[in-house]
Amino acid sequence: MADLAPASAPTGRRRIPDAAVARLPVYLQILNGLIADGTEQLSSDQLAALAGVNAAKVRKDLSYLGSYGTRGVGYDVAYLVYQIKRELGLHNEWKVVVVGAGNLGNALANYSGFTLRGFPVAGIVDIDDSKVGRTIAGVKVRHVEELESIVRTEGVSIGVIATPPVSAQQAADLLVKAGVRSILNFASVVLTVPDTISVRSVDLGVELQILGYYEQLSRDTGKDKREAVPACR
Amino acid sequence: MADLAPASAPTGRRRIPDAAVARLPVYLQILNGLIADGTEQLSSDQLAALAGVNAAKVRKDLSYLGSYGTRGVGYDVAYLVYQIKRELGLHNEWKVVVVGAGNLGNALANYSGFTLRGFPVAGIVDIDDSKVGRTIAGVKVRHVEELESIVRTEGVSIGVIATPPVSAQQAADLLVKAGVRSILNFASVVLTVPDTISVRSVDLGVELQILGYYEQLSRDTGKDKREAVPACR
DNA sequence: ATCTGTGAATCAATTCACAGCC
DNA sequence: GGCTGTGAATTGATTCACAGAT
Repeated sequence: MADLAPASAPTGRRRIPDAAVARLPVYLQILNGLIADGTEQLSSDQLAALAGVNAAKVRKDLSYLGSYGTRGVGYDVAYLVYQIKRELGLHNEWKVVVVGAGNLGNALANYSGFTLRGFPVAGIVDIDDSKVGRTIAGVKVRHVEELESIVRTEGVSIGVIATPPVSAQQAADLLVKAGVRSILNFASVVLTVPDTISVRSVDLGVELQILGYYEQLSRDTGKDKREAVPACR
Repeated sequence: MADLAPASAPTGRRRIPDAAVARLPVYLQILNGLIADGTEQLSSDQLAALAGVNAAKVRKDLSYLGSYGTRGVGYDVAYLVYQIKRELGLHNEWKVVVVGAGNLGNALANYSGFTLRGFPVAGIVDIDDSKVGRTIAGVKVRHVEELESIVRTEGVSIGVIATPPVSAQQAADLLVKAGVRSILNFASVVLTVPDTISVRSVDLGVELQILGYYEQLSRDTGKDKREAVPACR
């Protein structure tokens, strides 16, 4: 449990707090939009307003990347984008494979945000023969038996589970056997995987329940919600 | 900004820490599964193992609901389910309306986890006439102009945004005008809404980026990932 | 004068550890 | 003996506030 490589890890990589890591992609998204608009400089105040957080947090978060701002001026947008991408590892491409070609699998494969952000969909698999052979977003649906070969030949590192809950653990087992290193799980189930695999679960129903709680809270207390709901990390 | 109703809010409602609120639906999900299996009692250790967290956290979280366990024995599953549902406000039904009948809107409307968890889809709207009139998961797609009338007549309290990013702010404005109280946003955009509305944003691409970061981290440091990735709140 | 970068202070969440009950 | 409930201790995240750079 204790950190066995305290001061300087092998590559000298700083350890960025989890909460900050979760915000960096949001800043990145905003900065990419600004580049499209032609904005070249911005201050922590401006970025904070766009991201809906406070300026001190922005400065602290960005300081984990190094000191890339200019005092009295602000940050260079393009350079900041470069640094955030570097830190998040977005200068490599991480290929993903989607397991489950149902409604959700369909939506995910079509979702341009994956490819656009450097996570190309290298394959889609399903266990249902009637779905195999179709093309979704330019990718052929293949049988789940081919999962391992897809992962190996394409060098896929992330598996996305878009199956019904009952099949999710099976899908996870297959992904692990196939050799992926991380799993993004959209089934409403807690998965059991080896310690060497990282899992991140997003449960769309849970998000609604959380929202419902704060809705009820504000009704019961008669209070407004400003700043009340954690806007999801 | 300071909390103006410190000790006892109007209804005597305790304020549960955000982090705990986010975990309650996960416990609930697991407990519902146990009921189906016929399990009637369980300890904090067991629930902790199933949820992938530690037992002290489970006990602390559940203690916010009141003292409903039995020392030396554990918790009664059915009663715990009842208490969590009460706390989360799941004894009322919260109707939702989905804006955007594209791939994602389709998947969300079909996603049984919404209805199953007490969030029935009262309507789906789209701005594209070619999609209006279709039926998705038993609900007719209607034109976005009818949004307000749907919200009023059905008593919808939550709007789900499943549009492309460019249309998301417009969708949010329409939802606010129509009178929803909360918004669940799946477009990769930061929304601007009045303080009286709560928003929770889920960006599917961002989830991958975060996963990618920890993947890179573990490669660079050569360390394993046990406990390394925050499993999404 | 403006805006960053960061220690110090504050606030929140987690974990420990044990008294109290079954 | 086993398990909950909870203060106390700890760890982590956020915010403050200001020195330092341009």
